[in-house]
Amino acid sequence: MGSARTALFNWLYARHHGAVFALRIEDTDRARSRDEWVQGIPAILEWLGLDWDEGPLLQSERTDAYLAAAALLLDRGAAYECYCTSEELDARNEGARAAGRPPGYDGHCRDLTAEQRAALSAEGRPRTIRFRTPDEGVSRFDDAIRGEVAVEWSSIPDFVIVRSDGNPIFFLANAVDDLAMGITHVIRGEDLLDSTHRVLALRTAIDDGEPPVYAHLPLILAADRSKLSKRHGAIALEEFRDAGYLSEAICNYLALLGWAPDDGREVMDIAEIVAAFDLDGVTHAAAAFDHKKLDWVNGEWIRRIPLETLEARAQPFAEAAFGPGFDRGTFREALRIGQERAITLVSLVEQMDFLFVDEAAFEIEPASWEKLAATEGVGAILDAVAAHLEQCEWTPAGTDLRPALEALSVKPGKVMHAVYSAVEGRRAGLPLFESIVLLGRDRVLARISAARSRLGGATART
RNA sequence: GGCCCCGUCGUCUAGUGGCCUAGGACGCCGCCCUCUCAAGGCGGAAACGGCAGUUCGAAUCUGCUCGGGGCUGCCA
Repeated sequence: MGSARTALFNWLYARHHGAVFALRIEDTDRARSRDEWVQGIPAILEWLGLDWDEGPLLQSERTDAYLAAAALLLDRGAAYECYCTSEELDARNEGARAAGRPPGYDGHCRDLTAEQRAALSAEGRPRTIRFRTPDEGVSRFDDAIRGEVAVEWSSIPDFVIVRSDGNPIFFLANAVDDLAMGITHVIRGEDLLDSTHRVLALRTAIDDGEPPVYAHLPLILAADRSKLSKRHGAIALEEFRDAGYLSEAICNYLALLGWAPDDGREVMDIAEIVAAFDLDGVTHAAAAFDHKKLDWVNGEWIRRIPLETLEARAQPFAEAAFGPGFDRGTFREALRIGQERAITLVSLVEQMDFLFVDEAAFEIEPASWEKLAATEGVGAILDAVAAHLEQCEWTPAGTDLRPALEALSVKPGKVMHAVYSAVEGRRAGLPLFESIVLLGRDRVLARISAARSRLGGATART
């Protein structure tokens, strides 16, 4: 979710300014990267409707370029070879902590002579390449969202840019590719704010040109304001897609997390967002993910799209729920009467299951049945409903059951839930009169009759 | 611990010294509408973290403090 929001803001910025949106996948840690994740990124961006103009460029395929840059830095004395083992590093950090000093690389291998390096290498020690950060002075850059961010170099120890297995670290890959791709704007999460000083220093050491503009977005937090993580259930975009959220709604909601248009609009299509978007409207504080508001936005979008579009979007869900052979005409009509009330495509499709179920498999939800059975005079009510439906005109006006119930001197609103349960299987669902028309006379009467006989004969009417 | 970022209703936000007895949206509560549930309409409760200072005047500026978050990795 967080990555999607970052991608969205980059895309919005690029589209608003007529710039190029480049997709680059930073999979330099080949031990941790998995193909399915890498492939999932373009797929979900496509689903969201975020198209890219360049790439995808896979950093895992550009190792040579990064190592060449590392060699250059070594040559220039901006980086050095480090032969410390992880165990030694851990031990020294532990010691520093115990002594009340901040942990971090202590510069142990900073000034080794060629002979010393050769000796350490001959011992079979691992070799990493570290960037030599300045001993003093201040690193500063102007963040497009936060303004100037400055930090003393003395608080940033020398850091690894090439692992002992010969693979580059993302700081290096980042600096090299930003240069190679001519990146002008880097819009990313605030969790990367501190690393910007390191990437910038690397970049400058490689090529002293104009750096890109950086903009660090506020983070997205879980509802309880803790870090958004797998523990919080559905946070992957794919899960929201599969739960029946529209990409329009996701983009709309995500755009509103950490950004707001000048005029306070809430429901906006992507073109409106592109037109209104800019970095000066981005907020500074971390934002909590509000599932309820997403639900509202999604409902707004379900109501806003044309019926044909809704049909196309809901169809895969219907196929999953009802099998491939369901009646398209009935489906379309059910969508029409359900569109006004839907939250997600999944809940919308679930609501109409009584229309597509095998008659033999139709059953009434237990809690709804209990309420039906407990309704005073329910036998007479069902009988009157059946009698009405046997002879009425088969249109929503004709299947309007209110006159039949009023004739029994009962308030329709008080007892209609029983008819809902008998016909739809639950006491709350799609509007009844239109649903009855869709179901057909035989099936409706059969269901009412089944409910009637299940009640027993005690209240039977002659 | 050190460094950095941030701090307006429960949540997302508007607000850049007087237009603020702080506006909108979601959620919540109530009423209306109503064939159920929703949707819709109307109304309500609900916030400037705290303390100093600057100023005629501070949500807006400054300092301190408290709180939240991030980084501090041979992850990104």
